Amino acid sequence: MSINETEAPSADQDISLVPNTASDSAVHYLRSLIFSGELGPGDRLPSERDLAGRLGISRITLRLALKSLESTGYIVTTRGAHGGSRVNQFPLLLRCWNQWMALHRDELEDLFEFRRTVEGRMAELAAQRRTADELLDVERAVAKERDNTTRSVLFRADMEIHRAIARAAHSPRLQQAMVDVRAELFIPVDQALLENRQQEVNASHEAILAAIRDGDAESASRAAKAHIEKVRELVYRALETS
Amino acid sequence: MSINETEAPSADQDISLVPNTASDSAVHYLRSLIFSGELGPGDRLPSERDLAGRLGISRITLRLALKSLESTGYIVTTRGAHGGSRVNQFPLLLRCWNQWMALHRDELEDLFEFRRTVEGRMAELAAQRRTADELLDVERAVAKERDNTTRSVLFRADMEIHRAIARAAHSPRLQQAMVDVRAELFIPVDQALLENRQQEVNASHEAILAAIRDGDAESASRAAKAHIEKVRELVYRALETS
DNA sequence: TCTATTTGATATACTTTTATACCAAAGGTG
DNA sequence: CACCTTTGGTATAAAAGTATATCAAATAGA
Repeated sequence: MSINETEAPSADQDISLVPNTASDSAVHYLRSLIFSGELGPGDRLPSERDLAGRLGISRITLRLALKSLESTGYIVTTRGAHGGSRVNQFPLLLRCWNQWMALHRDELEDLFEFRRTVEGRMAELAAQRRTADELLDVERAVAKERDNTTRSVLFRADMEIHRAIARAAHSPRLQQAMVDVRAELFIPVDQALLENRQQEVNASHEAILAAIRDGDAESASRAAKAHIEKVRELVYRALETS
Repeated sequence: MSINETEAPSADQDISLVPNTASDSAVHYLRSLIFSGELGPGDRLPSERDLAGRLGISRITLRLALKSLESTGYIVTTRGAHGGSRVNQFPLLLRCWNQWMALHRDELEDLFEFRRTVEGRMAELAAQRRTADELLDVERAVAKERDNTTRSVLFRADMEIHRAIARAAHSPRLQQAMVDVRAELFIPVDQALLENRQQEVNASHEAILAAIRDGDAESASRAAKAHIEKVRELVYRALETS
């Protein structure tokens, strides 16, 4: 035989090959919408029939996912003409977050490493590539955060800021990477868990915004990384005291 | 009702919710092993029973995956005592690559953007964190590339270099991101498609190695990004002339 | 040739997903 | 109130995917 004999799959370890069932994927996707802020507390999901159609799965499969999300505490679902599934309010969402963190505490450092890399780079790209419209979106989101103090609004504003930056970066893959990692890190924690530090967080955002406005890629990157670093400290402090 | 009425799932667009069957996941995983160089041309895969066990799927499911890979041209499988599935040689692999690229040409720019970000950062981290052993792995891989000229060896050496760097970076998530993106970009193209540029590519690798050896994070990052940029140019040139 | 190994093929049972239809509840409107 | 629309809840049957086990066929080597 002319081909060489090298055995390749290095070790004898097992490989986890994401056992994604369709309903598990739906759970993961919907949770990412919630944890990333795309869906805020109180938001109403589309009707089961509608959502199933959009996700390309059957209504029954979607119901399995919704049931799982409901029993975990992410959403509550009611019947009737104006019923449907809605994202739970903060107390319950925070419980979900704590539960999630308990399972991922050992990955925290690496998660932050990844965020620092991805979001730093996106801020850099946003500074270079943002259009006038995209800059306006970032400004609007930061203004929203600056002017408001209710947790719910801050939750949403924080996410809008980072999503606006992601859009301005014009890099689908980095954006997706951010969404994925944020689905596991539940970023709004900075406001939700530590409200008294809100001003500090807002200052970080203002710095990033300023750099993006000026087209200063270098300092946008630096500001974004500093922001992640601050969030990281806050998260660890929150975990220590709980 | 006390909760607000905001509808959230923004547009009326459909969402693709990765329809991952287990066998599709296996195809994706095995292809990533091949395209990332973990499995080189001629390498023998573990037996079906063994591999199925490692992947945590049944043999039938794995066979569906292998059948798909075989008919696409990635592997060839033979029966008998020393049979099994083996990764195809270059001509066929290159055909697979071309086919793949045809489907992803519009994502190329973004893929390179992502690689620049991830691999630049990993080189930076590797320079800061590498142990003596890990540095040795990088050196060995670069030496292998320097001393050899057969395509098969170069293919493997290129991948070993980048995998060694990834390990030295101590960031599982960045490493995974690299593996994922490389599964779609088939990096060894720089040697396989443009053998006459090999020296140039090797010089890039030497530069990265030197920076990592010196613990110079800043220039490691710069060298890695320059390397990606070079590969990017080569890939585009290869695509134009084909 | 005999033996060990590995893929090829098949049968059976179980799980997940889909499809279709209909029922029940809530809320608004005349 | 009666009625209608919207929406979740349920039932039933079918299809697809997966797991497990067993046997046949091919190949290499002693």
